[in-house]
Parts: sequence; structure tokens; C-alpha cells
Amino acid sequence: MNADYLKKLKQDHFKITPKRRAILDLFDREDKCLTPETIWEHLKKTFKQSGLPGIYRNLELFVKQGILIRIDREGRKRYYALCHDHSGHHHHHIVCVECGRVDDFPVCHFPDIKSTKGYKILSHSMQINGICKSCQ
Amino acid sequence: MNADYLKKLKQDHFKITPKRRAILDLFDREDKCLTPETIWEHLKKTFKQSGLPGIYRNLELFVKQGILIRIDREGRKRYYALCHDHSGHHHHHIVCVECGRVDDFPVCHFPDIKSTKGYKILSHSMQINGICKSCQ
DNA sequence: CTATAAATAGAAATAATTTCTGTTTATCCT
DNA sequence: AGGATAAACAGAAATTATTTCTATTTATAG
Ligand SMILES: [Mn+2]
Ligand SMILES: [Mn+2]
Ligand SMILES: [Zn+2]
Ligand SMILES: [Zn+2]
Repeated sequence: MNADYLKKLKQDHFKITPKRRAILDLFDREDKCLTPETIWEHLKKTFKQSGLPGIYRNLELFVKQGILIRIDREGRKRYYALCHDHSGHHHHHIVCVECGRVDDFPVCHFPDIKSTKGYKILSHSMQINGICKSCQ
Repeated sequence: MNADYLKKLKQDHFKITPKRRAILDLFDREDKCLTPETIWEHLKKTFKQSGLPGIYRNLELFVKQGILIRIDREGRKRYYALCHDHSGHHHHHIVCVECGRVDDFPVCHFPDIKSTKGYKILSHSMQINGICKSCQ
């Protein structure tokens, strides 16, 4: 849970600030993907002072740390969600197109090849879209 | 090739305009993913009159028609590329992170399951990133 | 407790995308 | 070929998500 993420931050010499705690807490509570602005709306309840640029910066930091992932949805906004996996194992995510809930997709089916069609393969990204139990 | 795309448009009662031809020709010639603005720069050479909103509209039309796909790259711009497959077979794409070249990735390894973790699966998207032969 | 670099707020800038309106044009039908 | 029609278009303007900048605050190591 949350403490693991904070430990990960501390390990890499990033500061544990109240805002950062609050962002991670929010993701824990909401259990779905969120936009920077939605997060900001929530934070403003607790911190009457709070800037959107700080949200953006922290979200990108969390992605670099493997704590959050970016989610693709309709529309022109960004979405982020908790990765939920602390082992660092490669895996993918399934997203509810209705409510934005995100869960780990247990395994990766992509073959472990290093090249195809003359390309040297570096990475792959994948997202599964569906409808979660409670939205069905 | 190009004629197939035009046929597809005509079938669905979309007009074959010089701009549309020019956009598809450009993709054929460039053989990589392009941003709306890049396309616009090229079109302006031939059509001194030419508006960016028209480019945006056409690109989204082509995506709906399965002629183009959207490509994720670094930065905040959109990229589009030819799908290159007229059979309509489900498949994915590999993108050169250096030059933006895009090729069909022959097969899809994602299992044909209809549900997981309580989700009803609707779709999945995937992109393979690598370095193409000429960029290595 | 202090020094210090990291994090922040707030305002402003940036730039991609969309919307709107009036005009043009591809296509269908005589 | 000529005319009617809806689709496509240009151009300007609006929108809005994201980034940059600067001065101030704050978490943390020593
Ligand atoms: Mn995960
Ligand atoms: Mn393809
Ligand atoms: Zn749901
Ligand atoms: Zn390349």
C-alpha cells in the first residue's frame, strides 16, 4: 500500500511532502484513474493553497518512479492510476471505460523477442479496455 | 495502396477531395507517422489555401475508417500513420522511436478471452516501440 | 536548530486542438 | 453539360490542457 510508495520515494531522495501523501492517498481511496484537475479539486479541500503545476510535476514524478501509470481514455485529458504492483514485474492494466477503474492485468502475453521486421524492439505498451463488474 | 483507401471512402459516401488525396499521398510517400501540423506544412506547398482544422477533421475521419492509426510518441503532439492493411485483420504496429517509421506487427498475441477479473473485455490497444533498420 | 536543495504557489505563457461562420466544391440527378 | 445539395472547406477566434518562470516556503540531513 501507500507506505511502500513513500519508501520508494525516500530511497531515491525525493521529499515526502503533505501534497504528495495526499495525492497518493486520493488514488488509494478513489481506486480509479484521475485527471490532474480532478486531483487538484480534491486537494483544494484539504489545502486551500495548492497549485495545479505542482500536481502535474508530481504525477510525472510518480510515473517515473513506477508508482503511477498513464491511462488512455476518450477526450483530450490525461489520466493517471496507481500501478498497484510493488514487485516491479512487467504487466499491463485493464480499464473500465465507464467508471475509469483500473486493475492489474496479471500477465503479459507479448513474446520475449528482441527484433522483428528489422526493428530492434525496445518496449511495448498495452492497455485493455472493458467494463468492470459494478458497471455491467 | 492509395486507391484502396479512396474506394473505402467512396463506399461510405465520403467525398474524394484533392486535400484528402494529398494527405493520403503524403503518408504513402513519407512512410512514417506525421503530426497534423507537419501534414499542413506539406499541403501548403501544393495548396496555397489550406486550413489546419480541415487536416484535423480528415485525420480523425481516416482513423474512423481504419485507414490511419494514432501513434503515441514523446511530447504533446498527435501522430498518425497509415495502417497499411486493407483486409481489416486485427493486428498491431511497431514504431521507430528515432524516425517515426511505422510498420504492421504481423500478429496479435493477446488471448481471445472475453473476461478477466470481473471485467467484460471490450478491446485492447498496443504499440511496440523500437529502432528501425536504417536508424540502428 | 540550521543550512540547503527541493518543492511549491501563483501568474503568465505556450501551443495544440476545437468551434464557428460564411464560402466553395464534389457528387448526384436530370 | 447544368443545377441542386450536402459535405468539405478556409480563416479567424475561442478554448483549454499543459508548461514555464520567479519568488517563497518547506522537508530533511547534519
Ligand atoms: Mn500495475
Ligand atoms: Mn496496420
Ligand atoms: Zn466500471
Ligand atoms: Zn527509424
